[in-house]
Amino acid sequence: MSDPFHYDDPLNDAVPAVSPATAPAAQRFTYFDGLNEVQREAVETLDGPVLVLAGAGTGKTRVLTTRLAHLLMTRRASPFQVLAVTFTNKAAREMRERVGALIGTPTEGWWMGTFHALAARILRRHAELVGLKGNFTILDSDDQIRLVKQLLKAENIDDKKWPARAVLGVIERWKDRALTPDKLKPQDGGDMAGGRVVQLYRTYQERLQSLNACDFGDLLLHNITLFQANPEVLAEYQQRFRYLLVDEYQDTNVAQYLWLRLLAQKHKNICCVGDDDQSIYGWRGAEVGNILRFENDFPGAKVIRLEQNYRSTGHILAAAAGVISNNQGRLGKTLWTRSDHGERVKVRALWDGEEEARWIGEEIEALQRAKVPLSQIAVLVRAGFQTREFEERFITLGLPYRVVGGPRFYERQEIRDAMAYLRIVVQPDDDLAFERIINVPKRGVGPATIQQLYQLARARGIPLTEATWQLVQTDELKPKMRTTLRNLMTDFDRWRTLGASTPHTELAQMVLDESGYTDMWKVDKTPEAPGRLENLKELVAAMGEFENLAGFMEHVSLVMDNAEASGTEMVSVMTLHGAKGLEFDYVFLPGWEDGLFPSQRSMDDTGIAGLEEERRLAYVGLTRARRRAHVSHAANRRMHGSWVTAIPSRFVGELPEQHIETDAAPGLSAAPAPTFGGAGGFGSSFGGFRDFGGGFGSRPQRQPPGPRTGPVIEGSAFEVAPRRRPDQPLKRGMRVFHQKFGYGTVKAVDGDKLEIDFEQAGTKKVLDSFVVPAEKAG
DNA sequence: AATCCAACGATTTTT
DNA sequence: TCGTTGGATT
Repeated sequence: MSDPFHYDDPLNDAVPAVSPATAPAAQRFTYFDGLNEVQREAVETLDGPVLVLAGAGTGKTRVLTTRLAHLLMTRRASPFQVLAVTFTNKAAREMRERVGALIGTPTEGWWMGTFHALAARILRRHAELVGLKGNFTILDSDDQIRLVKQLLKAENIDDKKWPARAVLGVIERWKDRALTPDKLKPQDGGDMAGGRVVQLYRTYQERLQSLNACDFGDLLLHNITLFQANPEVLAEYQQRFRYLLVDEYQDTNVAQYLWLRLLAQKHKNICCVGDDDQSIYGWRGAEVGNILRFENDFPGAKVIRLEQNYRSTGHILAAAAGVISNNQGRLGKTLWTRSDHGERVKVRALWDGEEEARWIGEEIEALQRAKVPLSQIAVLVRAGFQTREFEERFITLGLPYRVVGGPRFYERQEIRDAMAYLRIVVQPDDDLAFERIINVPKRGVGPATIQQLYQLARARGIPLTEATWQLVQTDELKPKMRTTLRNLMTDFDRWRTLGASTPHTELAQMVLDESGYTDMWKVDKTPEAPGRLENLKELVAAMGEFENLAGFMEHVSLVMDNAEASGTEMVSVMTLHGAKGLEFDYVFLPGWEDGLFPSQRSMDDTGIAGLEEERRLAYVGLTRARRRAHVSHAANRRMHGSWVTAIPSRFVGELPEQHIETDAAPGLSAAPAPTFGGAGGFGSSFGGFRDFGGGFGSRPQRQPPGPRTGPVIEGSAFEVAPRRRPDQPLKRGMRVFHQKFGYGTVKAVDGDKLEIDFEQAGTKKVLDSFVVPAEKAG
């Protein structure tokens, strides 16, 4: 099998990847057109350390890609001598596409990608030097949890009191900070897991080693170890990477920072782009300190501030600036714009979450009537559970919407199962994969049998596959079980042998079919089963894009993400975190209530730092909007089943008065939110929410509206948006589409209620306004 | 070994 | 409120 990770680029290549013909002197710098002075400076300052502080909407991506193009066009470096790092695959893909378009050459084999993908590429070449084999497995989060659970059990630690998730979290944060077990003192784990977390961390690493596996943190960590222990390897890469380009620098963790610093040491041409005000990933190890300290870390660094905003109106920028100015320790930037003031940021008080969803639905319908494309509208929430309210409302209205950021393709159960089968074929020692599928589909192999296999594997220090082979030779197992396992092992052997001569897509299909995995879902009657089969088909199809199984598996562990949106116009509903880097004409920011946003948990966990990160989140949210932003807060909210009263978020009070327009639903006052006296003004005991005995689940009643001055039609504010009338009456036998349940056939009509046989979801009773005739669903 | 119910608990998420 | 998880049941 050829090594998919080896690229034929000579180490000292002076080979220009860009032919001179594509860059004649006369039109050489056309890509500078339309850049402003500062952007141009950021593009042209090629040598030495550079920090580009790029505020929201200041053309960051453009600068980054143009800079890279410029670097290549001026022949400062060949594409193989530039390391361009991003945080997400999406950003990497975008950079690749845009640079490719600017230069007009293919970008294969260039060192352009995520930290993890690039680190994996390096590590595969030198795996032996850190005690791994070049074909090491990259674990997914399920594997990690399973492993930690095993360790807890082995150590006799109560996994109720110390959940595997939490323990793993601690280990990962250590890894983020490049702390290997030997750098920790036993007491560094506090009393967690009975004070034995450091020990657990050590055994966790030992287990990974023996499994020939890595978790995501290890990719970086092993690189650092590799470089530190093997100066000649480090020197090779230092020599190679004449220029480094880093995106979203405010999101880097300590390990990533160390990695960059090691690589940049020789040529010192490192350009980091980021925005300290948009650092929102501290909770998963990102160190804002990295960006704040840049000038110290890289002496002689040039700092360039991109402050001209091309995205939002003046009012929106001023409102965002007002909020973020409450944070301490910023590098400081002032965004300005040439565009109009535009409309003020709308702030609306509502009675409860339901009313909030109803109101936002109405506003969106108004925009829709004004011919605003739905793709230009977004609802940005603090936490995932908030999307539900909007989903329900939008379904009622028949408003096309899309919840961005659900489970990713490769995280789905069926994909992980399928991958586990393939992992065992490729690498029989992969115990975690083995455990995952040994009884999937059900083969009657229960905990007792697995325990037996485990004991043997442990005692002899062999992988589970080997232990299984040995055990089926004996009479230890019941005959039935013995046959089952022997057949399975023979199958794996056969697939492995065939792998040499069979195209990998065919092999994969064979594995899935012959193992009974495909049948398992065919027989399954739950509504999601057909979808899962579809996904499996997609998985096999996606494989075709790769030369071999190994290349594909690397792709799945590191790269594979959500299929892009279909072309239909939809409102986007997503978390504030998910919205970073995106922009919309109209943005709705619901749930600005203390305790929800800023989240109580953030503040409890990390105090002022947590509050400031929440504030940056508010800043990110506001600056997503091009034309108009709506902030809203409800007086009552249902949380975990009980009703609580809420007070407006302190961030509402931080919005500068002259840039907002407040408004309240009838029966509520639009009184300004309380101010909290600066950044630190919260008490730890302060909760924002008051639970009023939600135990009996009664919904708080709105106060009767106060005296009115004009004629008011009672209840008009509560009027549910008019139901969309079906354009044609729905009749029995008609094929219809429902946004949540999919396609189905009308079985019975009872007034506005329909009984529908859904193809996937079974028979349901729904209201007629929730469905459309199938041919109209597009 | 598989299925069924009660108890629990509940941000943000990429790779 | 709702989904997940682990213990009890068959």
